[in-house]
Amino acid sequence: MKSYDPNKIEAKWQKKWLELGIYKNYNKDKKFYVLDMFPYPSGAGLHVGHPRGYIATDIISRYKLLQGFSVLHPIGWDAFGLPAENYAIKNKIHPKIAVEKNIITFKKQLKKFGFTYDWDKEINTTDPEYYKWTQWIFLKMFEKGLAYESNEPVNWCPNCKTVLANEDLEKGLCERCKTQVIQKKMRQWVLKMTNYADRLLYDLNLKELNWENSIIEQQKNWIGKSEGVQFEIKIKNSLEKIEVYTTRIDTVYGMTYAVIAPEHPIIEKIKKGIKNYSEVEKYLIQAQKKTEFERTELQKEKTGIELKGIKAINPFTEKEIPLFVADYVLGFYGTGAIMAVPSHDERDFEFAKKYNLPIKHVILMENPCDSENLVDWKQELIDKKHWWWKHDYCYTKDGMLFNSKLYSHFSSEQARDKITEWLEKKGIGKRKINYKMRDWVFSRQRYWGEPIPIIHCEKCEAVAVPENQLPVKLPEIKHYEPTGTGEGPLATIHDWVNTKCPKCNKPAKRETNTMPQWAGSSWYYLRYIDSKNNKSLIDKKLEKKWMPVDLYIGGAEHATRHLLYARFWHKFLYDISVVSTIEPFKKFMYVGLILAKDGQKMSKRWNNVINPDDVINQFGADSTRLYEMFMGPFMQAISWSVDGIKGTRRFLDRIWKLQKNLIKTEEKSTEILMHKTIKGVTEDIEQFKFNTAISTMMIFINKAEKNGTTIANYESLLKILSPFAPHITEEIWEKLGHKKSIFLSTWPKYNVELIKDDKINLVIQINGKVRDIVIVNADILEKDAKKIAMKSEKIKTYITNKEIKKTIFVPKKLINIVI
RNA sequence: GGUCCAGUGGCGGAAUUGGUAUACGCGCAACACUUAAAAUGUUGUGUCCAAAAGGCAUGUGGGUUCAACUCCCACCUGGACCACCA
Repeated sequence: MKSYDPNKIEAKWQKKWLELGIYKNYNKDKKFYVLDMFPYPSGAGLHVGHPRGYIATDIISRYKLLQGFSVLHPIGWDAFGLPAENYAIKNKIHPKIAVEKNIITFKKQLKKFGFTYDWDKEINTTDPEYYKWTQWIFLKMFEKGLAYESNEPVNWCPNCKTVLANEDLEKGLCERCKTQVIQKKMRQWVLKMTNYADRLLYDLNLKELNWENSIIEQQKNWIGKSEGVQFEIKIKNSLEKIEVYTTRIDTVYGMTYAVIAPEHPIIEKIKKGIKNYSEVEKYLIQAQKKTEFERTELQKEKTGIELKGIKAINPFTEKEIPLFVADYVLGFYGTGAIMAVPSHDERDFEFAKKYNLPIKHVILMENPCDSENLVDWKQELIDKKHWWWKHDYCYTKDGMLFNSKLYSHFSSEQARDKITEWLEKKGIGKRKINYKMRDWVFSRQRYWGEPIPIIHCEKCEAVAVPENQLPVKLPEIKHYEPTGTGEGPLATIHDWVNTKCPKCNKPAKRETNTMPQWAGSSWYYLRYIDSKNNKSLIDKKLEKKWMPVDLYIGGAEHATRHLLYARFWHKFLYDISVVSTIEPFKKFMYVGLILAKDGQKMSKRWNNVINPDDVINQFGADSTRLYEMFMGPFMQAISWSVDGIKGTRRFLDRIWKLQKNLIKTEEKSTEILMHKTIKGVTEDIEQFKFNTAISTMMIFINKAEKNGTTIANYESLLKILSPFAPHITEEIWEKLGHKKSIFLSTWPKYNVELIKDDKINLVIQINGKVRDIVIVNADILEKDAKKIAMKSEKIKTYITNKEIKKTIFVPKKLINIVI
């Protein structure tokens, strides 16, 4: 027998599988759609971390295939966007050429793993035939009023020279280049994602949605629903009023001042009444210059300025309170104005301390109604039990109201209801729901993206490009560097920009901004299903057949961006009847990062990148696949180690050698172990516990190597190993005389009767400590177990002359004697 | 600062409706094979003790229990996400 030579057999089977197309049986009764987050073909190529998720989906694909499913397992390229463009600029290659080159590298690398991808379904977001439909979705949104032009201040990255969405920021820095982002008023396209906020939140609770909890929590936090009250505060001697938003209306009697954001429009209206306007103006200019990062830096002291000569009226007490402008109030959230309650809000507290503003307590830490001295409540009890209330102390939790006129004695919860009712009755306030999530800023002033299919006409304003003119192709261009003017580089191509208005036929200009990187990936899972369709986005029958995606695997870092955007688009497509499911991804699993040996992220910068090609050349694809799954729990980040992979290679060597150790009749225990192994591996795959699935098979080979095993068991072993190590198992399968691929066979079943243990190790404990272990029948009764325990020599030494208080018997497990 | 998750041998890790802690792999040591090495195989490998018997060990300190890696409380350390969202 020749020794195991992975390089030879892997190339052979990769070629054969492609020729035979064994994965492409799409007509079975049961379907399974398994999806990888498609890669971004960067210039660096793949490192060993990328394939971890792909290996898992490949294991699931082959496993489902063996269980008789039609499996859709596609791959494609998410190739628009800043990294590709920056790489191209740096290396002075056109992004299109760079992307094409990178895709070739990526493909070559991926193919070495022997994945089940159906390459006929390959897609590329930069292909006009693909982005035609990305543009089409945008136009549908435009048609429904969900895509609109806005002039609000937006995040501008001075380095990338483009606007960014909220989701593209990392602590106020540009997620790509870590430059501080500034706020800039610019015309831009925005998608009304907030219209879907409630559904995006609510549907996360669907039973059918089987997502990792931490991802669901992250999305919920990002959407950030808060239920509160919005009410108006009058300005003294003026018809103007400001609307404030609060979730703690129960603390309203503690309001000692009010604050508006620097960008609040009322400042302009009451300008004349502000006595210190020149100083206020200075502050406004200063605040505007601050980056969002500085503004939200928590450690930074709060700043603000009082609008002298202006007084606000607390509608509850009718008392005058000062009004401040301060940039700790955010213009974009709620109403851009707040009631300030320093006694029960930490930010207001900090501000009040700095500017010496009164602090009035209205919430008690605990409910004195619970105490017996209900009658004596009021001052005495407060003084005694709640010494803090006169002092500088900020209590932010719910409690019981006092100092709140007729609402005193109420709990925070009751008070919120009652006070809101009062506001509603008076017509000066109402319940209001706010979200942290903002609308999606959708235009980029860059070249390498889908052109936004809009034509600007002086008379007709923004007009949709007619559907039959899609795609609006991205024109060839000499200089694709960003301009920094707010227009995209496309603005320089006059032939392209100047066109006619589709409505009135007069001269008009094309939109020169492009779509963000996340556009193409927001619906790509649909295109795989019907990748060649040029009449519609997707055929209805095919959509019904394959959707939803049964399993989606990718990085956890996409929890609040890609996954949110894709769900948003999917719900829109549902509303316009393009898709039939309300959620796109039934199950989502995230894959843990593979770190370099030093515990850092793999990056060219640290010079610690491991290229999978090298690993495969040395150990083979099967060993590499096996090791990436064996190294630790799937969702956990883990460091790469060369030593570990030696172990999985040895394991495959032993699988190979077992061919010559096949026997006619084997010990019963080997057969039983085989069935236990099948059970273990099946259950572990279902639960994504690939590491223990592999160790289960290792346990079997340890025994089979010693005692020998039958060909029937060996074939079962090959089958359950085949999703993990497809090449070696296929090769041995062929050597054993099979004419058809192992992946056209069926997943082995285990015999439930056989794996029932009739003998067990009964643990005998004294006071919970293991003192002896005896082999007994599995169905042993308590009284018999006790007898056996008492007979044990080891136990005797412990119980002689001791009183036995009680014994605890756990069937099939142990007996514990308490003395 | 908030939320969530984690902490087990020399290393990666296994075990949770509470019931034999350290499976499996790596590494290490001894032996076999070899002129030798690599590869392979066999045996051993938590810690204390020369060994046995036994004691002690799942970040730290408490608690619940016949029994705690698993549940509860407090703390320490590390990671992820969010971060003035009223």
